[in-house]
Formats: sequence, C-alpha cells, structure tokens
Amino acid sequence: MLEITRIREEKDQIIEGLKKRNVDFSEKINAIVQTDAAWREVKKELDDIAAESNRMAKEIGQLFKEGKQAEANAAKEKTNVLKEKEKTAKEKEAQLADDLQKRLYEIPNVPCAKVPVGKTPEDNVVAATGGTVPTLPESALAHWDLAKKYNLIDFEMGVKVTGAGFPFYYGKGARLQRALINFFLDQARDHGYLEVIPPFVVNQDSGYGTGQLPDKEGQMYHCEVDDFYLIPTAEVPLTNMYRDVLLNESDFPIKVTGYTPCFRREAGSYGKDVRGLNRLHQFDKVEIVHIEHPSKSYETLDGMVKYVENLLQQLELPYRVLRLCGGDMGFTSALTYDLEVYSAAQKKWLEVSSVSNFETFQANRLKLRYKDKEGKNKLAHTLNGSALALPRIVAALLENHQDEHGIKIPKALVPYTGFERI
RNA sequence: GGAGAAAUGGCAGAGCGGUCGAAUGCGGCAGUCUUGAAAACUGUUGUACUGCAAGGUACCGGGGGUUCGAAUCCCUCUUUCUCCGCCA
Repeated sequence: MLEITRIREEKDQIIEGLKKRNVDFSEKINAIVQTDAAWREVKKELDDIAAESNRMAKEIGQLFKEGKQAEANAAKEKTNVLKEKEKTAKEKEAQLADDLQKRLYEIPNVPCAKVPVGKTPEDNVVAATGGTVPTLPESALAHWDLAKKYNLIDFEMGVKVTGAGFPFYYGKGARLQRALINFFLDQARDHGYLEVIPPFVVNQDSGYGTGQLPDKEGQMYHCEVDDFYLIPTAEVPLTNMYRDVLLNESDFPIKVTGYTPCFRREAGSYGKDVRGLNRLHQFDKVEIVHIEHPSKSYETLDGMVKYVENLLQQLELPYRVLRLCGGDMGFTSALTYDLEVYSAAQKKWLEVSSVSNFETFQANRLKLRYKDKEGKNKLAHTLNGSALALPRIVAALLENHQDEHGIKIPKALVPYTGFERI
C-alpha cells in the first residue's frame, strides 16, 4: 500500500510512474486525494468536538468537587448537544477513513525507474543468461513421460486422492525433492540466512500484510471455519514475522530463508501450460526474504539475483534473467527479476524464481519500521525471492539431463540425493 | 474441551471513575566527573493523526457499552499462565 503522505506530496509523479503498468490511475489517485482532504476536514471537526467535550468534562468534575451540584448538572445538560454532534462526526469520519483505506488498497506499487516499458511478457528485458542448452535426440521425452518411465511422479494417484495438481512423488522422485530442499537450505545458510520453519497456514492480517489480500483472495485456499489461509508462498509467514516491528539500523540486513509447501488455487488457469509439473496446486519452494535499509535495497536485490543464478549454475541448468516490464510485474513490486530455466524437451522457458523489491509497499501495510540516526521511525524495505521453486527445476533436470541410460544428477546435488543417476 | 487468573510504555511493574500519557525501577540518549572507561550524579526519553505554529486528538490486548468523564465499571473476542480432561 502506498503511503498517503506520499500520494499527497507526489501525486503527479505517482500517476506518471504508474503509467508503466499501462493503466491510467489518475482518476483513482485524484479520488484518493479528495477523500483524504474530506477525511482530514471531518477529523479536524471531530477533534475540536472532542477537545470541547474534554474541557467540559474537566469543568464538571471541578464543579462537583467544589460541591456546586446545581451548576454541574446544568453543565451536564449542555453536553448532550455536543454528544449528538460527536456521534454524527464520528460516523462520517469512520466512513471516510474506511473509504480511503479501500481506495488505497486498489493502487499497486509504483514501478521503479529501472522497470522497462511494456505490456506483455514479450516486452521483458533479458538481463543475463547462463549455461548451455543441451542438444537432445529426437527421442527425448518430456518430464511427464520420464516421470512415468522411471516411476518418479504419479499424477493420476494425486487426482484420485486429492485432485488435479497434487502429484505423488515416489522413490528417487521423492528423494530428489528432499535433496533439492536440503541443497537450497544449506546454500542459503552458507550465505548467512537464518533458517526458519514457519506455519503453513496464516491468519487474515498476514494475508493483508504482504498484499495477497484483498486483491488475490481467490488465489489462496481458505479454511473458513478458522479463517486461516494456506500459504501460497513462504513470503507470507516469513515477512509477517516482522509485522508491527520497530528495528534498529544495526539490525539490517535481516536475511531469513524457509522451506514450505505452497498452495495455489490458480483459479482460471488451464490448457497446455499446466501439463506435468508446470503448474501445480501444491508445490515445494525455498524462499529467501530480506528486510533492508532503503538505501541498500537495490544493491541487495542485485545480490539476490546473483545468488539465485549461482544455484542454477550449480544445478547445470541453462537459464536467463528477465527484468519484468511494467505490464508483467506483480501488484506489490517496484522491480522484479524473473529467472527462467530452459526445459529442453518441452523446448520452453520455465519460471523458477521471481526476485522482487517491494520498497515500502509491504512495510507500510506491515508497519515494519526502523529507527534512523535522528531517532525518526521510517519504513523499511522488504525483498524476497524464490531460491528455488522445485517442480519446474525438477522438470528441467529430468528433461535436460536425460540420455539413453537414464537421468544424470548434477554433481552438486549428488551428496544430497545419494545417487548419481536415475 | 472444562475451571480459575491475567494482558499497562523498549523491558519489568504500580495505578482500579476526574488531578493519568500514565508512578517507580531497568534500559536508551545527552551532560558532569575521568587520561579513557566503569561507577556515581544531573537532565532527557512512546507512537500515530492533525495544525504554519502554539496547540489539539487518539492509543493502557482487540471490538462494543455505561458515564458529563474510563487504564480503572459492564459485555464480548483473542492471547498467555495455572489446574483438570483428551491427544501426539
């Protein structure tokens, strides 16, 4: 959520900046400025009434103390009018505040200067590439066929027991999952991240804190009885640890990592992209989260991208780094890099990581602040990235590293799998 | 799940209808003293909104109520602790 003070002061720059998202927000922003002005006016009125009634209450107290019953009772009568006024002002104030809040929730983050102009994924800019695309024989199989051939993943069993998008992993398929999780967590630990095992369900406040609510309501599984949400990413619990927190500058940088399953309803998505492991309702992911000083957040973002690149290099996968254009960027982000691996049998780029700087957008909702050198409380910057999401990594590993004898496990992963080939 | 107790500032902890944004201690910050540090002493120290400012308003777990006036009384929810039950 954008800060109202910022909208007040930099209205035009914000409207201009949001144009990169290919939507004209000028009407909405202007409505916010108006609502805010109206709210402030009513708030002032309400404060004045409250001040007056506080003054009178004191006066009445004093009169009672002095034993002037009659005068006190007379003064009491007068407060009735005031109370009536206070009530209507209060209702108006609450209504305007609520309205303002709702409007603010509808405004996405302002893309930073580095965000390329564009509308569709085709407009994303390739910022880096790595690895080499293997040349596979014509007989090369897609990962869903390989999974079946070597009995690694059972999609039908998932359909039977739960539903589409909830696969079972067997034998070396299951062990490969576990190996990847451990590999990613160990790498993160070696790079200074605190490992965390968070809850996999969160409350509503947390959903709002990181921006899944209210706009992405339908993306999450909701346990209605308890009003809990299954996490769509570890970002939600890991970042919400810092909700309502006041940090010292010396606490920066905060670096946490966590493995969690992720649950996504992905309502409305279907078709060829959902085959095999490409899009699941439940998948495993290791996430990295940073809380940073505003002056360091972009430097940090670059470092995080480099870190994820290094993981992909160790897994011997061909990849590219995309700087997302304004039209393809998430609601809460100010700058996002997507990392994609090339899955050679599908002949497709698969997104395996998304690394973003949210600047103060999440921190504002979270009330995540730090005390600066002057003792002022300022909003911190939050960042996160997948490091990494497993299913598409598995898809690419199976497809790219297949040969006539099976599938070769990358060297870095062998200590974790305990086997060199499938 | 049942029965009790509790929730106050960064922390600990008083206050239980008006003089309370809130005693006191610790911590933090500034100063005195010291070659420096510690100790001691002195001062200072919550957040947000609003206003050019002076100031005003709100906040004592959340929400609602009683009252001219609520940290204080009532209702409700949440959380924590103790005891009992159930379970890993």
